[in-house]
Amino acid sequence: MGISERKEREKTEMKELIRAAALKMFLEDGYAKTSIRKIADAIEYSPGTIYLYYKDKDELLYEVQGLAYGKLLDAFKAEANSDDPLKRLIQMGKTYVSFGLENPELYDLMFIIRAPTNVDEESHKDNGDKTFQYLLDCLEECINKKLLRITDLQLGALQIWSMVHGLVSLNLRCRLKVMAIEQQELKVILSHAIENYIASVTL
Amino acid sequence: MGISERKEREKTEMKELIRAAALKMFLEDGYAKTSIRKIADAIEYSPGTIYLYYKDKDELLYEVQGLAYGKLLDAFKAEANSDDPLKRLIQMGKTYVSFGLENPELYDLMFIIRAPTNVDEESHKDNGDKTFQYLLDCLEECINKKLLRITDLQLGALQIWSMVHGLVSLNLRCRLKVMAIEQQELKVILSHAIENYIASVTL
DNA sequence: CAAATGTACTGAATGGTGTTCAGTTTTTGA
DNA sequence: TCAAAAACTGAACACCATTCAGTACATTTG
Repeated sequence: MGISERKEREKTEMKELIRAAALKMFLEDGYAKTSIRKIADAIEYSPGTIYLYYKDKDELLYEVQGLAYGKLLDAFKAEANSDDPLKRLIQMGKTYVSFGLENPELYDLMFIIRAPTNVDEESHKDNGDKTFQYLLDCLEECINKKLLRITDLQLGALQIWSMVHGLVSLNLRCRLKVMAIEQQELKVILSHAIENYIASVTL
Repeated sequence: MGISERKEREKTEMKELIRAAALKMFLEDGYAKTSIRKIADAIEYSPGTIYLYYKDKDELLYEVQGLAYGKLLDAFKAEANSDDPLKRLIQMGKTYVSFGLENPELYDLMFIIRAPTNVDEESHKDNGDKTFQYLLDCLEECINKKLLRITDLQLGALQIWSMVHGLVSLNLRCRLKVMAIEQQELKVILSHAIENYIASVTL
């Protein structure tokens, strides 16, 4: 029966249409400033229709988060691919920070926005896992080859991620005003911060 | 002329009444979920009245941010006061993280919430400066006494702050799900992360 | 003291938000 | 062709920050 297959296809096409519009608007204006009404306007459907395909605005957020984690993983694969795991680790740090500063609204909904409480647990977290795994693999290789002062994989990953997330999020939220950093120096200083940190944990 | 003085006093009392109600509700329910209407209800005035004392909700945020930075500074003075600057630095890190985890809504409005664009620049940032200075002083002493691998005060402060902010904010935003950390282990792991980090930059 | 001025406050109105659901339109299958 | 099912609509609900004409009270002036 071909009809139910077409129905299925149309359903996923509609979901895709909504997701694409949402992604575009989230990127341009941010999650908070993008309303369901505006998305509906953009795709020329009524607001109610969106709720036939997504339970609520949060579900749309998860959908886009998945895409975003994938984008970050792609960036890692493209820019952090040195054979030397130590170099790769530094590349990852710089890629992460650049990604955050160049895609502020995306970074926001990936890591800063309040994660809704009605978490579906098992769904949507696949891409995030894969991206995190890329860090774990790199770090594990560094540890195995005894290149770092770090011995615990979990603890090391937590430290590295916290450092780069801290750098990006304090910047995006303008909390470094207190340090009076010139905007043009910013990327240089952040680069130094990452290199400096990795250097200090290198044996 | 005593009347204008009384007027003045009444005005500051009213501002204080509003600020106190706002602080209480921000702490309990968070900034986003606290509406001007609810604050007005709590102090038994109409919503419009609040706008006679504060330009908008953002100004109320700045007011409470100032208080919060003061609270953090107090915590530093109480818990991070060792004569050994290195010990003091570790104490500061732990105090910062505890403060964040124990006062999630407060931490949120201090460091995570989107800082409104219409920043008044010169006002309200005093308390933040003082608190940051406490870190700078400690770190400078460490550098002067050649206790650390860190040589640049700015860069070092940026690194340390980013690390602890990263730890706290990833936790508050539930982004460490991917690491599957048990809730009871959390504080221990965070403690280790801080000690580990400071140890790795210690000469 | 009475009238005029000034100040404090109100609360309805404006234009937004996410979400729901009765009702309409379109598509399907017999 | 026609009833049932599916898709879609848009007004309605309960919120939100903010504004402002109008009211009530306090103070100053004649």
